Amino acid sequence: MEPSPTSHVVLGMLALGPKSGYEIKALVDRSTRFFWAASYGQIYPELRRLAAAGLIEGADRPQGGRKRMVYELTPAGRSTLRAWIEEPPETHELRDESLLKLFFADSGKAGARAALLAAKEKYHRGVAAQLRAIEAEAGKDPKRSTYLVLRYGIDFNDWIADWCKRERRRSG
Amino acid sequence: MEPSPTSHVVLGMLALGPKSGYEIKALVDRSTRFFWAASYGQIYPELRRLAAAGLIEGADRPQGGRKRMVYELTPAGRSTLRAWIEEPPETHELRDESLLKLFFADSGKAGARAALLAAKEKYHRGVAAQLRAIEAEAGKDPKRSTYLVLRYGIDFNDWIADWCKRERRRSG
DNA sequence: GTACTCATGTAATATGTTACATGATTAA
DNA sequence: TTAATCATGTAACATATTACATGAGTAC
Repeated sequence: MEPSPTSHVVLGMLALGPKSGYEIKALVDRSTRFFWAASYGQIYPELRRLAAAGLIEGADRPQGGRKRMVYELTPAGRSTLRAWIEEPPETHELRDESLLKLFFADSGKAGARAALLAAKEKYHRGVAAQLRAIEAEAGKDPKRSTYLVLRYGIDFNDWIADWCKRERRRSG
Repeated sequence: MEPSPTSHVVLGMLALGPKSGYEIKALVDRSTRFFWAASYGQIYPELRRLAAAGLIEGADRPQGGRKRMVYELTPAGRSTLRAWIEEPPETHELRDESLLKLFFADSGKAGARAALLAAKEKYHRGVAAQLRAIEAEAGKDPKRSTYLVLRYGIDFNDWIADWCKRERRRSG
């Protein structure tokens, strides 16, 4: 079983502590979602595959009469995660549809470029605000890599919004 | 036929002038690839679909004895492209595996974070250099949106590399 | 009693990558 | 003559989204 990026998201989340599929999804949605999303349709089948491969182990942990499966890393899972983190040749894949539109903006009507820059600026301001809210709620923890990436998200989105503003002024 | 982002890549490239599938792929590889890639396995079937939908038209333009199909936009294709560019609700999807690794770096060994920051810095310096080479070759054309996005790519990759350097110094 | 959250899962569909197959032209 | 480039395409596989289905617990 070749682990995919999604495998590593699940493994990584479980390295932060035992979790149910539902909890993993909730955590993804307020953290890695901004640069790597995962849906239920990926998470639940992935949990089964990882369990079958011996990288995680599940146990019934019902809450009241509500059934619930909580998974945790096995030693094999932990070393698979570590190996992935330490692997040098990684794929830096990037996708941003707003840049695609901007790239082709000259094929749109007169104000298209300015409108796209304005929309992108607004969007990234919004994401930065969301991330700041998460930061305020979760607290600053400069030692943690998770916080480092949160900080990256804030700085990154601020920078993009500022860039859009600057270019909008410059070129209209 | 619902157009996908890939449809729009093809449509957008043809808006810059008639092209063969091979030429579209070559152009994508030195432009949108940095934020939106497309493979032959997408481009050729997509050309057929777009032609069937009446958004583009193909014509035989062999070079010597080498067969070759050149496509161009129909009026319907042009307006589909315009509509997409002007649509306000766009998906700002982003994926960056290097951030995923960084996010989980505390689950790796001691120097993992610094190593990941260094690798990311190096990677983005490299992309910035590649983009500057494209800029030098293609020339600066501040009026074109394609150039604006190239400029964005350079600034963006420089910024990320600088951010990594700064954080590497700060936190080790 | 109704809406929301917790919780798990699947099926259909869409999308994308990789490897392979083929063959002509061009430059060294 | 050999390698690179131009050129088109498909099949197998991998990945991901969306919608649907189910049902218990909790807060109003």
